[in-house]
Amino acid sequence: MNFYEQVYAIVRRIPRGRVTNYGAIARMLENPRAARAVGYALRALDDSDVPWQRVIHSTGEVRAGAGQQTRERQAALLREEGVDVINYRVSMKTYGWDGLTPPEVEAALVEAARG
DNA sequence: ACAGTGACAACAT
DNA sequence: TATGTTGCCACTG
Repeated sequence: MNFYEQVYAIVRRIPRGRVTNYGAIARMLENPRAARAVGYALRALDDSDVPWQRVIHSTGEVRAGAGQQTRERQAALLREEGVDVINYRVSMKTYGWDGLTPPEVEAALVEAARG
């Protein structure tokens, strides 16, 4: 199981209507400095069931837009699930996700590896 | 093996 | 608040 797959396993656990950031995912994977790699992993997604739109900047800003995806698209997807996006910014205080506990992370990875 | 790259983040102006 | 700089790391050719 490579790093990308681990990232996807975590992202799939982000609840609908909530958001988190690249660095937080890197920390959950015990690789706190790999925030850029997390972004790279999401960029590599094609079409899948990974809710990539729920991953934004630590500042609460929506900046994604590689390839076919645009930040307009990301903002639209977030609004569809109830996240209030204003001027490409989201209130982390209101919509921020607490993240998974270490045991939950482990369970997510195990399930993904099995799946 | 090695250098280039990018959907980041923290810090300094 | 807004740029600019620097450190990072996994992946790719």
